[in-house]
Amino acid sequence: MDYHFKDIEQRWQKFWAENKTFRTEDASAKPKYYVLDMFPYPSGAGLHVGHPLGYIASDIVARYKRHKGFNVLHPMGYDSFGLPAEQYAIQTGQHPAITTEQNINRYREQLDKIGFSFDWEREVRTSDPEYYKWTQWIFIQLFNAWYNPRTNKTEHIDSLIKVFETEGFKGDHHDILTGDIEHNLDAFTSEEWKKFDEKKRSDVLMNFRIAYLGEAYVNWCPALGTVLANDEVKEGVSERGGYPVEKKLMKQWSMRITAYSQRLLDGLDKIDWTDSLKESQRNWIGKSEGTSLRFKVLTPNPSPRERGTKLYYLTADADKAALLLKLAKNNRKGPTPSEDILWQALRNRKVGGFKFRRQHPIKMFIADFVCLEKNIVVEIDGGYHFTDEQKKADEIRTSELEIARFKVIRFTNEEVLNDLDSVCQQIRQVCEDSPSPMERGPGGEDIEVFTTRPDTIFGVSFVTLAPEHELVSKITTDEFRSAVDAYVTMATNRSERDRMADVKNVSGQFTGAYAIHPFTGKNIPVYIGDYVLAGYGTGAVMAVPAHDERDFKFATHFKLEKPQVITPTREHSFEENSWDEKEGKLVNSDFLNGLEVKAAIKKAIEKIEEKKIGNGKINFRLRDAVFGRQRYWGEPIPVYYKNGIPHCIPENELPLVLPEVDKFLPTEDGEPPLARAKDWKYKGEFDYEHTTMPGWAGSSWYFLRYMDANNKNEFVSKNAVDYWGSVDLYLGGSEHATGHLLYVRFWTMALKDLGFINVEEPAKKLINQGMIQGRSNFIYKLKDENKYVSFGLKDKYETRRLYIDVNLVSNDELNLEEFKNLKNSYLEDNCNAEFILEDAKYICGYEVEKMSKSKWNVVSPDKICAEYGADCLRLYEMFLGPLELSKPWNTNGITGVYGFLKKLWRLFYASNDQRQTTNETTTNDKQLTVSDEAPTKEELKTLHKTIKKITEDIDRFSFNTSVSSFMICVNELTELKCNKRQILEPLLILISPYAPHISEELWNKLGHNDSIAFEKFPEFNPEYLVESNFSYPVSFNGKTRFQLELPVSLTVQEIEKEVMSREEVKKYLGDATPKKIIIVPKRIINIVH
RNA sequence: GCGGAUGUGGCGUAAUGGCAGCCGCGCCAGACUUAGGAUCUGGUGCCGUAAGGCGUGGGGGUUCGAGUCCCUUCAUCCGCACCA
Repeated sequence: MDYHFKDIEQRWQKFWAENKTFRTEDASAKPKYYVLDMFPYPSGAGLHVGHPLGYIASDIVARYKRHKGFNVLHPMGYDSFGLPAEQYAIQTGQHPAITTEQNINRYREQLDKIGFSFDWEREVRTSDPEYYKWTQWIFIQLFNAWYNPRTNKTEHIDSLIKVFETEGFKGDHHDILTGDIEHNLDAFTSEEWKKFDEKKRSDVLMNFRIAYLGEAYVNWCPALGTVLANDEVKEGVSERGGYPVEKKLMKQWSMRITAYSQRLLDGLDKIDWTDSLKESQRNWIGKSEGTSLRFKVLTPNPSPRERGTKLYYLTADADKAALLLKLAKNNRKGPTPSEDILWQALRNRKVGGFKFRRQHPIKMFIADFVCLEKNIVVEIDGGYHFTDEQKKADEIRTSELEIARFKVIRFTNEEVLNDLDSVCQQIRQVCEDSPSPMERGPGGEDIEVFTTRPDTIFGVSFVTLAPEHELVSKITTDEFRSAVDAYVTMATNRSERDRMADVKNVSGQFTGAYAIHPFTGKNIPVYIGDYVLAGYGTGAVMAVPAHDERDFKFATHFKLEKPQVITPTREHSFEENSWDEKEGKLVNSDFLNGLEVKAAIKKAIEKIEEKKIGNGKINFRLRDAVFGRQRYWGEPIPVYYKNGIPHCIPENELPLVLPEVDKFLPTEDGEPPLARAKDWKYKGEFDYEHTTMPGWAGSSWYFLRYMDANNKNEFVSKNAVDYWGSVDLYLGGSEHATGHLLYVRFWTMALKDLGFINVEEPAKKLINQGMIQGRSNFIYKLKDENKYVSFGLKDKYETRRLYIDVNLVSNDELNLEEFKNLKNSYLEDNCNAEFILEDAKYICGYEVEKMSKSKWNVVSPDKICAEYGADCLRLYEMFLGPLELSKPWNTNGITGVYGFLKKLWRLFYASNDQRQTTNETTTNDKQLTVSDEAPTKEELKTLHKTIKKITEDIDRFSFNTSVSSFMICVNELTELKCNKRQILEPLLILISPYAPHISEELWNKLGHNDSIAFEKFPEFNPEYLVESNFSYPVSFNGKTRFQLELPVSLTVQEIEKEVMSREEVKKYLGDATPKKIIIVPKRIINIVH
């Protein structure tokens, strides 16, 4: 009887479904084991062979654990909200719910064919109102929660209100309560809080809620018409679709994941995830320790000479300078008497030490006298200045000059002529009076920077702000306003991708403002530059060009100073590079001189804190997660607005069902699609929130729902979560490292703090399965002929390379019949094609690429199941190599696995001439040739060797080596002509996690009427592996020369004696005497000479 | 630039510091015969007729002994990236 996998597999799949074999008990005395796959997004393309890789591995573990006596939770469901279904809906008008349903059905069909032991009664779909009801419920809990840094826990917002009622809020950005909220919030007392109206209270609390509405720069993707979270943007374009993304300031629902930064980081040490994944998360969270430091800004700005601008006296508008100068020179030749008198006084320093110029061009004017040092203009008004017209012109002139930071003092001819001393005295007074309104001096603005290198503080030569920094518009001087505006516009409007592509080019703009160095008191220029990111730290840096590469480039570009403050420990040229290393001694640094970098950092922080200009501070790269999407196909956010204040809808009114819309597009005024829903208002009156939740909302808690999937009253019952706890083994792709896997940890922590569950981390162990890449095949068409040449001969001809559907190719050999019979082919006239063959075969070329429809390299698991069966697919996917390794899909080796299954089958159905006939009476199949005889020692050894190996393999998730071991085992048993029930039964249990259908079938044929799925896993007995002899490899200086069989009972001394007596040893040793003899019992003998 | 992973026959891969290449594909030779994408047997790292030598990306080290541990370097893939 032959192995007919088709019947067998259908029969058992039906059996499992009908008998609910894999239904999971809610409560059980058995220990629990929770093995979870990252659930799929049901795309229209269906499953390809890459998808099941992880599912097969997890299914093996699930089945194995059942054999080991565990109550196993192994569920499956669908992440069924998402962009592709909606994009498809926009194109075709089909409701995403319909296409999603169709896709799910197709997935289910495909999954069923592979024989997974999922408990389908626990299936979840994130787009099902029964499911998203609870996603919305969680949102409400997070809206009503804040992170209390004092208790380091998520708490109900009431506890914050209580704090406000009793303590008020101190308003400092560093107030522990804020958890570093992004915008400064003004202080208020408890009395003030009590007097706040509802709107004000709501606004204040918004700064603390875990789910909050806030204004922030977000990743806006115009093509998709929605914002995206940071992890949904890859290399400056959207992950889905690859569309450009730009920064945009928007009011958005967000999740305060940043409050959990430290906990998310610490938790990584307690979970068994791969290093690369943990590293990715650490990277993404991006903790850096340093200090904040405030620089005061000079207000409004210093004189040109103070700035060090060389041509500071050229104050005229550039385009008018030449003309004005000519006029001015002319004017100087013919001064009025009063002008001349005053000029003589000024040039002879009758006004103190202040230097004046006469007839000096400023902007578009010529001032009578000007003191550039003090930005003071002195004008003498002649008689004609008294007309109304002239008065008005003077006012404009004055205000223009004031805008250019000049103070204008006017005297009349008479005053100058009659009382020169008094005029001089007045001028002198104005010059001396400081600060005059037009003079610079320390002002109110502070630029707060974050630095990890406070030791380099004396190397600061400028400060750079992000173009989006809120101070930019406040401190920019008029002189630079238009340039700064232009730069800010350029920087904010350009797409992320352009910005990233442009990293090498330095760009920036001087603001005209200066900051005061907190230690030296020097004035240092303030620039803006897009190398400073608005989203990181404070959006401002103190630039230390000598010791920071980016600052170095910037300083080089703008010809700024690069004061060196650290002596490099190696040869280093400050002409070419900065010295960024945290090594060396401090120089030119006042109180830090002579210290090593590490000590200097400590000392600098001490000084900074002492001067109260900053604090030691920890900064995280992690940003709050944008939670609203301007899209249709997602969970509605359960919020409505009353008087502009957001309110959550009452929990008992959930779910807030996704309304119907006429089109899945934004409205004409740019509102999200939900704004199209007719009469969709809370209580018919209040607008609902129109954005929907992102894809990660539903997936951030689904592992909890599986524990209690059909609970109508709670998102998960306390009992269920107490029993199942966290996931014991979580399998999925590494692409979720910084998205899903961070969010699910965040929600789990929040839900735990709020008392709903008792687990801190969702998954104890996590494995990333590798990607299965496509393996494209190519054929080579001759130029201008309907003729194809085989791969090996193609270089002799002029050819064009074409993709060929890999389903027509086997072991790189093209099936010519199928090729010719191909209908609707993209190849012209393929039925009449001719071929140039090698060895009577047409061999195709190949290349490893991503699996994709357009490359004709997609292999669906259905095809493999139809051709070789599900068991073969399962075994083969495991056989390909280590689970976590990426590899191209290649069916070249599948026949070997298929051969193994047939060989296994033949152990039970050997033809009579090869085996003795069965003496069985209890089988379900008379043709079975299985015997009840006691097994031989050899047979037992083979079996137990395999038990040992398989157990070890599954425990370390090394499934590929298991398959080899099965092959070895079956080969050996075939060799031994073994047909003993006592060997074959345990073998079936061993194999059943990997190849469940054939195992069930043969198990049944052996006379068992129950499923094999819960049979006890065979116990390894080391006694069967004990050997009396061991064949020692004898090596000389580490080189193996011959084998020597010795009883294992010998002691080391006896072995040595035995070895040295051998002829072979003399042969290899020659005249040399052994210096040392290494003997490791049951391992090796090594003679050193 | 930073971080992670991986480099072993023609290919996928295997090897608690102890005989490198298990198992499978492919290939070679043979058997069987319903001539085939079936099954079975034997062989197959490289050089060499052989004895023997050489071999785990390269170089160095630790060790009686290294694919495995350490240092260094190169290559490929993946992730992050002007993160102050």
